[in-house]
Amino acid sequence: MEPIRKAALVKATISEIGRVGSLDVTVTQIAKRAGMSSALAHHYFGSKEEMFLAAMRHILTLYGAEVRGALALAEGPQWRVRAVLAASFSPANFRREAVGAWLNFWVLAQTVPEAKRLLAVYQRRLRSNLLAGLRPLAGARAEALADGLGALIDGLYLREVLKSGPPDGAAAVATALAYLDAQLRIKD
Amino acid sequence: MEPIRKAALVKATISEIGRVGSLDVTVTQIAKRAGMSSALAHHYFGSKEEMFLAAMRHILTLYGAEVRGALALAEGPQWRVRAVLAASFSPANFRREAVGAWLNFWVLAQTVPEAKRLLAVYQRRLRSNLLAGLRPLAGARAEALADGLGALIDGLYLREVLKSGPPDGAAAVATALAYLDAQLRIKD
DNA sequence: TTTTTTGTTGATTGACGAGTCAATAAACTT
DNA sequence: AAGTTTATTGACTCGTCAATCAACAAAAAA
Repeated sequence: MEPIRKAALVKATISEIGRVGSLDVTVTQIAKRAGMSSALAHHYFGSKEEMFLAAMRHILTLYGAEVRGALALAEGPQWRVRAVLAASFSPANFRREAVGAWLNFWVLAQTVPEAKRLLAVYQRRLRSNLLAGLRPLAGARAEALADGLGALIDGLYLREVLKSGPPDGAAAVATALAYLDAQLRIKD
Repeated sequence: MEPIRKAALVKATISEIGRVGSLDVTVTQIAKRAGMSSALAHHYFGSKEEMFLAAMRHILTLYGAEVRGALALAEGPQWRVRAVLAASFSPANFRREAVGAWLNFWVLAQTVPEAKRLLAVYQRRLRSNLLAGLRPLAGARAEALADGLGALIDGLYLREVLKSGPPDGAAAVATALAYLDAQLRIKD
């Protein structure tokens, strides 16, 4: 039972954070959505904070898996970068719920060291994935370019939060690609 | 007294949000930092939410004033864009406290319509300021460029949140300028 | 079959916090 | 001077919520 319930709670946590739009979700709400009592939720996770962290790990894992999958199919550096972008703005990751949760994890990272650590891991991985593709293309400028692209991706996520209407991953990818193409035209 | 106390509360609200790193600040905390009782805070603002919104308006006003000031000195479109960037990452705006508050206002915007409205106003203004400078430089591509730059600015703010060490506005400006320069080299 | 482990919950505890209120004091008005 | 508005607070209400606990059920082990 344990793994099933934990998985249900993690999903429910993400849903509720997305629904409410903040970390002000009660354990009771989460537990109810996951079809159990709040006492059971505490039984399995010990504390609400642990639930949040598990939810964060889950989102990061999903995202990581998607990136790895896309990367495996990419041929050549140019396509490696594009794969990262495509995965970042794929329907699974770039949906309101996940984006809302993401934003709130950022807030969590300001106070909870483990959350900060997890987000730092994500940033490092993103950076190194981009770098692997960019180095052959941009040489010494790759580092600066990766930092810029990383920030741009985060910024596009952030803006998605405020937008109304369905998420438009394609537009986000287009914006990021425009940045990329413009920078790659410059020869050292 | 009213204006003095309100101003003190607004400042205290921003400080406390920055210090705690989330919107989970109590009215008592805010009031104490502003040197008064929580009852008085409620007397002047009615509710905590009103305090948050007032704090948001204050930050947006400061930012707007700084942009307008920088814009007034700018000669030519290229410098208008640079002025916006410089103002966005000026020490006054790009400090931990303000950045932390900003992030939390984004969260607030997910649930409080007035907060969303205020943030939308900021985005529109930023966009039109950028556009004024970019149109003479980039013609038809100005719109896409402004959207990209806007997202990049927000993303750089977001990343500042996780960083340790003092904020580095100059580096942020450099990243944004690199984006800009690369895009402006392309001729239609 | 007895015992132990695992799953499960309703009820409770203890803390905290937003917002109200009654009361007091001080400052203006007439 | 009497009256009115403004400033200010301590004490209180009412609700909420994370976390615990005692109890019961059911499966697994012995």
